[in-house]
Amino acid sequence: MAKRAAASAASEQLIRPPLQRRSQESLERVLQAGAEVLLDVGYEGFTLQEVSKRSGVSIGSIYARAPSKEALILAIYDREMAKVSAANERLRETAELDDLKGRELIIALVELMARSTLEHADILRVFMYRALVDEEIWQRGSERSTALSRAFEEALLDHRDELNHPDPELAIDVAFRFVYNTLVRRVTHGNTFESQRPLSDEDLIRELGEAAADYLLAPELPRQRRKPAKRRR
Amino acid sequence: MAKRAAASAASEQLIRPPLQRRSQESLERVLQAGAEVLLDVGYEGFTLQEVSKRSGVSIGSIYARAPSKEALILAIYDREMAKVSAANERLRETAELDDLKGRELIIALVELMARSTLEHADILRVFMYRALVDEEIWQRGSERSTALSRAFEEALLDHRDELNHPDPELAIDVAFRFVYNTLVRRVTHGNTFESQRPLSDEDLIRELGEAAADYLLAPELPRQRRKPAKRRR
Amino acid sequence: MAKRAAASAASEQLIRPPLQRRSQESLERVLQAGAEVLLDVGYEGFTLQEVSKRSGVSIGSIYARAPSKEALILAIYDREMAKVSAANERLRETAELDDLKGRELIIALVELMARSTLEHADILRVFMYRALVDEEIWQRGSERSTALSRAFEEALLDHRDELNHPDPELAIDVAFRFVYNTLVRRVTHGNTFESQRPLSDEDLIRELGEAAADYLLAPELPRQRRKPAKRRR
Amino acid sequence: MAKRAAASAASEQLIRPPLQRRSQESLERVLQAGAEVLLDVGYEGFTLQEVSKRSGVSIGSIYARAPSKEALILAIYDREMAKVSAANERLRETAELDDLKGRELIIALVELMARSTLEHADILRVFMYRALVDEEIWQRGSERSTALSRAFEEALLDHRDELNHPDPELAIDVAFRFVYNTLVRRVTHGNTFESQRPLSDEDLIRELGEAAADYLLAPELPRQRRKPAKRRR
DNA sequence: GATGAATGAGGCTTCATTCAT
DNA sequence: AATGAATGAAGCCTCATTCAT
Repeated sequence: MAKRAAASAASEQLIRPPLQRRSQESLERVLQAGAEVLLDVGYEGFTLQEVSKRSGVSIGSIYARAPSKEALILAIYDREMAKVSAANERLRETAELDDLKGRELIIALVELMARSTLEHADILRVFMYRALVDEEIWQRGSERSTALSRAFEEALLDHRDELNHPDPELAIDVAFRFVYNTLVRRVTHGNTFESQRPLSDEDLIRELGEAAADYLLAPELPRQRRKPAKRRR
Repeated sequence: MAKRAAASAASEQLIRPPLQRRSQESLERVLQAGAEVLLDVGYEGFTLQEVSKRSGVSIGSIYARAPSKEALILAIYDREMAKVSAANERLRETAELDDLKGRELIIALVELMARSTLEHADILRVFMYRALVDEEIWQRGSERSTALSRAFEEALLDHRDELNHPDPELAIDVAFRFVYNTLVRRVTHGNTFESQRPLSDEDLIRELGEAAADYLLAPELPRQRRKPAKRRR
Repeated sequence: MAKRAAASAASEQLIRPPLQRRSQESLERVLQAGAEVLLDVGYEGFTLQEVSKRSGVSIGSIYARAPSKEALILAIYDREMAKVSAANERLRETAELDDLKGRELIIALVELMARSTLEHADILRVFMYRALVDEEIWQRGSERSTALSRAFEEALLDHRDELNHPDPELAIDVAFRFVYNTLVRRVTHGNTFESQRPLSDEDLIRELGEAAADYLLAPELPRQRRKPAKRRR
Repeated sequence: MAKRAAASAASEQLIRPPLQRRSQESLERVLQAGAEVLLDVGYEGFTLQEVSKRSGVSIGSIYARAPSKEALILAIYDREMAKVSAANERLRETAELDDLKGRELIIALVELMARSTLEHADILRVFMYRALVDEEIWQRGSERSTALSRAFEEALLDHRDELNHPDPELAIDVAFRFVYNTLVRRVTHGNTFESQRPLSDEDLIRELGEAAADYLLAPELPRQRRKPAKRRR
């Protein structure tokens, strides 16, 4: 909710808000067509000519709303991510996490992360690519991921006593990272980039959950297995 | 080895081999300067004009060797990755993996992967970005990763009986993926993209090793925890 | 007076006269805002979008009054110059020139010219720039200057017998020109363009008056100093 | 000479120097065509398309030499002004000013200024227009004018004792200004802008000389005519 | 009558590739 | 073989003017 409001506020700085309905609609067409162009030909093929052609809105009109190509892309980003956020919101609401404990909770959390990520893989892929080069999108993407990591951490810290790791916060962070990174790499690189072994979404999600659970819930080992992490850097 | 030969063969199709020593040297200068350009300004700023200026070799001469910008970048890729491979080779040779078993082996393998990846983060980052859009580089990168995954798998399959997972090949694959993906995301996205919690390389490497070990070595659970994965997709 | 009527007549061809009071007022706002835009960002930055934004009057409404940007600028010109003319009128009325003779009169005339010019430097600067490229404004500016030159000449021809120059009309014309040109260059180029020596308005005005007087009143030289000008070109 | 060297040095920062003769020649054609475009259609009509068409050099090639349209115009400026400077140099060398004194010297100086200015009116007009808006050209123009004012002052300060003005430096400065300003306005505005009375170059030059002489050499007036200027602002 | 959305020609600039020397 | 000059398509952006509401 706070997220959507923030995105919307940012959006309003990017886009001069249209005053007439006609303009409202053409802005909508531009953002929609822009998203389609990104999906079809990727960021490299995203030109204003193409957006203009597909949306049926002249370049001048696009510029009447967005001050630059950059801003237009950000507006598309905000719009698409708002959709993703809304979908995730619904997902989260339907998830029954409250009663779960330990292993089941972890597995459910991983499943939730996976669903909400993989479901929107197509559009995420485009912006994940763009983020590597565009400071603004990097920032927005980072905020989204960070928010997710905080949610993950909070859900698990309620069950802190079940975690045997000597530094539970560290372990939760690492678990989040390896789950999250595996999921987003799947978004950007698909099934078979780093391994030729086919691996279905279902298998991956389940095993990731198991791995996170195994790691977080592993019984303390007798010998100095896990010396408390000495912080560095 | 097979890989390097392949790359080299491909390279020879990319680059018309220089006949004179002088040519040899100027080709070297071009590839070196090209790599520096990629490191300094990234792929977006990589222009032949810039490479020509930095290398002191004329554009015409560059085209006498490489039929296109694309081919030049591939040649730079091959050259840089050959350096990386050589370094990794040395790394692997100095690693004493033979005597290790179970947990210790897994941890050592993860450490080895991490060292060989993070050490060359700068140049890897450039090509990992480019791979998302360049079919050839994607292919080469995928082959390298796949080779790594096979090496990982083979090393662990020797210890198959220590793995309690009902589908050890699957588990090894998943473990490889989450370790590998976490490492390469660190290369491309650094420390703090998906979590604000600082995490040193050392902590990450150690905990990733532990996580992989916990997952792969986890005792079989009594009930139907892990039904053999039904393949899909 | 004839001039103002002419300008006004021209103006009425430029601008479709508003019928309702509301229109009257919004036209006023447009002309005012237009003048401010010219002062703030100069002719280069003068766009109808900007005028519309500042005046709060829509572009469509602006075009309902002025057939083109060109015409709008002329209308702004006429309005601003009417203000300048009115101010100059008042200035002239308060000046007591009737009793003055010779040197004192010349000095007073120069002072009058200077005051009426430098006082409105900001707006004059804009239109003097524009006149170089816009035929209509050139014409209007020329008419204003010419009227001034005639007034100057008439005032001095009443004292023709004090002028020792063999061709008094010529001398008056030249004196007017060098005074006028120096003043308008000060408007367009300020204090230090052609000389780094600081020179206050007061000093300049006084010295220009002295120079004009010295020139116009200089005693006839014995020898062939001033052969009657042979017209050429 | 110093001037030309300076202009040339500046030019070399504006223009990437061509290495081959072919390129040398096409650069020459570009600068020449650019100057002609400026003369024919003025700064407003100066587009790279037009320069490219007239010079027969592609736009890309123009950009191979000049980093921007702005820089190209400056290079044209430097080239044209170098011509003007060279011409002025020759003019000055042929002028026999050494033996002249008082009135004759002043008249000769004015004549020299006038010749060197009016002779190049066409090209000066273009850049004087542009200077009003282009900081770099303003600067260069100001330096040229200032150098002229210093030369004028120095020539006259050698005859300081003939000047009866209580503040000879001030008087020389004012005289320079009104002469210079009248001449440059003639360049930019021609014969009849501020007065309908036709006035030939010859008449103007002669009378300006007389006026300057009358002003600078005017006998001290008995009464407090010329109180030493109180500086202000 | 008023509003402001829509248009699109035209300007500047970049850069992979070709070609004359 | 080597050099670097030349090309021109294609991209972004502006803004006077027209037109639907």
